[in-house]
Amino acid sequence: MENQDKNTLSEDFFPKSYDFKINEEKWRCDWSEKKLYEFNYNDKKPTFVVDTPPPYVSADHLHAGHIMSYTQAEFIVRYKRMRGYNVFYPMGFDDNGLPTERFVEKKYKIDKSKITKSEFIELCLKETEKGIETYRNLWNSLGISVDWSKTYSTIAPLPTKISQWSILDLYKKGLLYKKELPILWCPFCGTALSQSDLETKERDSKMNYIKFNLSNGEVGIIATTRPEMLPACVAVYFNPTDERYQSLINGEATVPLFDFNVPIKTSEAVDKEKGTGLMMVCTWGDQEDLEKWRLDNLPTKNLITEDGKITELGGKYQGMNIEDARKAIITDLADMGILEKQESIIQSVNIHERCDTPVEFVLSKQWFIKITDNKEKWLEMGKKINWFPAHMYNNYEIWVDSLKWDWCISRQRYYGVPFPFWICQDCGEVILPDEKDLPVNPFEQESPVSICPKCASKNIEPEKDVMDTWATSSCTPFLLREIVGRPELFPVDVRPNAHEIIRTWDFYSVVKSTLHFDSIPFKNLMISGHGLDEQGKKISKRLGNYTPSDKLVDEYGADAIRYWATGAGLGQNLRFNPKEIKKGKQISTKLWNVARFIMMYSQNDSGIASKYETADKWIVEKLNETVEEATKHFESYEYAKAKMAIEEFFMSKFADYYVEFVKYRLNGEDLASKSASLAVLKKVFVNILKLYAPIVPFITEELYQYFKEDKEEKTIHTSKWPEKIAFEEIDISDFNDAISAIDEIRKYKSENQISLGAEIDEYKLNTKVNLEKYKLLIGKVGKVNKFI
RNA sequence: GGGCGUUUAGCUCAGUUGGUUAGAGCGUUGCGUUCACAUCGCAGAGGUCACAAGUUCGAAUCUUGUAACGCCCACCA
Repeated sequence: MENQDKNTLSEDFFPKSYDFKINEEKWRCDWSEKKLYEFNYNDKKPTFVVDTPPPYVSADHLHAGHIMSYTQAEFIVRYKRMRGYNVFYPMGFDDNGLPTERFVEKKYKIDKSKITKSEFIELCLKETEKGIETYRNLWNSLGISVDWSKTYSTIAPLPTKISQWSILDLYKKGLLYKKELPILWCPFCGTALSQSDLETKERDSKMNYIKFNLSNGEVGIIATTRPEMLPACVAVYFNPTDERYQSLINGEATVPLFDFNVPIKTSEAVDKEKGTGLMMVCTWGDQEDLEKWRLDNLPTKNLITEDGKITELGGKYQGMNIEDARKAIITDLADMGILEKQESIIQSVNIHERCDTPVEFVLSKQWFIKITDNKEKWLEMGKKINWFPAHMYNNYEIWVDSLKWDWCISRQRYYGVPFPFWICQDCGEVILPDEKDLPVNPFEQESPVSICPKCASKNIEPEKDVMDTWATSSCTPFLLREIVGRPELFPVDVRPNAHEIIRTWDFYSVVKSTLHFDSIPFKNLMISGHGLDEQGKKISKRLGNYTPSDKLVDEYGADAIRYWATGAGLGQNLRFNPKEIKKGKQISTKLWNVARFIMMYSQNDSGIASKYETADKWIVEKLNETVEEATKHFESYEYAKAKMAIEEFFMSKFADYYVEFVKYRLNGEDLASKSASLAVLKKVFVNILKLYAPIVPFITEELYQYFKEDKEEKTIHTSKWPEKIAFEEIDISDFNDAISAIDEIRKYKSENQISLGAEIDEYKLNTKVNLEKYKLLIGKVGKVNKFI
């Protein structure tokens, strides 16, 4: 009976299997009660500030990709916390601006003409609340160690104040200006856009060859994909070296269908080989039109309204939308014999990323931040940041090089941070609030002055535009310190985000921190890849190729999913793979069973640990190597490599070998040796738990309670990160020979269909090994009675 | 058109500064369950390291070129 007691654990003390649902919930509550992740104001430890992306609350479609990128960053946060940093890890929500509006419009199928501004804003606020709740629940269930007491949303008073302060500061520094320019415009959303709001999309289109009557009496053919722009034609160009058209110098062309004359000009930029060598310039069909218009002071013809309709300039086509006008004009040109021919082409067009509508250029007065004059500075600042992985800097550099326009930050929308300005309607004077009065809402508050200081007009109105979403979110690096009132927490330590927002969030953050403080916004930038579906396609709401996150957590548990997220190196895309998630559960099970094994024998440990052996020294050495390696990898944000090192040690060295190596001692009569092996088992295992804790925080916390050395310690997650363990001097230089010998015996048994548990009377080893030294170990582990 | 990344076992991926017979997991095949673990253990089979040329005593690793895939940018008269 006594023997049986020894190897039995009561179900109450240590259950036979680990129930992730019960335990994960238990620890979630416990961590929350202990306020484990709250920023500690009084702590003298070095700080570690994480500027995590404030997601759009419109994400009612959270999937494995979101889980992946946030957990990957969180591995590092947990590691840093165990390294003793006073971590500040607040979560924000980007709840203002176009993304939220678009989400609400789609969800409620809103007709913008039939809803008041305040009703609309109310709906946005409501969805914002819901979205925050969804995220919060998911992040909590995943064990993301965010300090929820410091949550911010970009439209709340403090972030609004910081955003408005930023605008005010830039204005005072002369870096913010308002100007009427042909600007990137979304006719569907009815707002100005910036370059970073664009995506390119390929579509089938037609190249139309149109006959123009020329002043030399000939007929010229001009190729265009946009014949609807004809009424806005302001000039025709050819290359000055193009011999075909020399007689047209200083001539004129007659625009067909609309029958007006435009000057013919020359430009080196015209490619003789393209189309017919004749190019029409309209205001404004594309980038080239804009260039010519700017360089040659061409007149402006406004053809497109802010909601994407043809203006009165279009004559009979007035009021049509762009696509319809194009079709109608092509039909009319063909009917009149003016259309020489049509060719099918694949055209790539710039579309607005939020609604896929092709963008137009519309003349409009907008607010801009100066960025195009300063490219060298942006590159210089970008280089000061540590990029993980380093090659992601290339994306940043290419983006900076490609900048064409200053950053347009005003949006003709409702739900966003208002500009802190009032405008004199008579002279255009911009009236600023006092900084100490921020935040202000010019729609609800009176202008600080009732009479324009410049022209004495009383006609003062609030600036009606709101800020672009990136104009507010780019302030987070200097917003975070305001949340805790700690000015020194800038620049922040790490910003983790996916690569598609390098050109927006990251770039604009660099711009703002540079312009305000001549500082980088963050010291380290950790760029994650995308979540892919099982076929390797990007997970997206549109494709619907994902399982909702909450279902994943429910089915597999947080630890298992977090484990899956370690599967791709930094910046690499990661395929969703249920098998990999199951692997995560396997690791949990293995940790649990090893723990059970150790606890069983620990129940009647004599405590007189001495008689350490070679195997003990060996496993401690291997642990030390693993600690060093895992630490190195975590330091460089290589959680995937850290995991591999930890797993190799735990599975292959500890569970497969060491545990087997000590069984005979645990079951033997030598209490000192038994106790020694138990001490090593526990010591090594508690360190394994710590190494795994950043990745699988729940199971490690549960098991830590059994194995922690300091019984006062509340949680593994603020316990000390493993360090090298000093151990007795034992010569183990030939230990690998012993392992090889054991492998040989295992293989022999397997090949001869002998149970591994079966004893062999005699065996002749082929492996060269110091049998004098290792006979006991090899014999006991291999269950061989005698070596011959 | 320019840039970056990827290409290693049926699948998903490791492979450090070039160095013996290229590794893991999954899958597959065989064997094995009273004695921590069947959500298991052990063993085996399986690779011209995308292709070509070069450097070298030696190349998955370095150089050059080619191809496929992915992403970013530009061009789109």
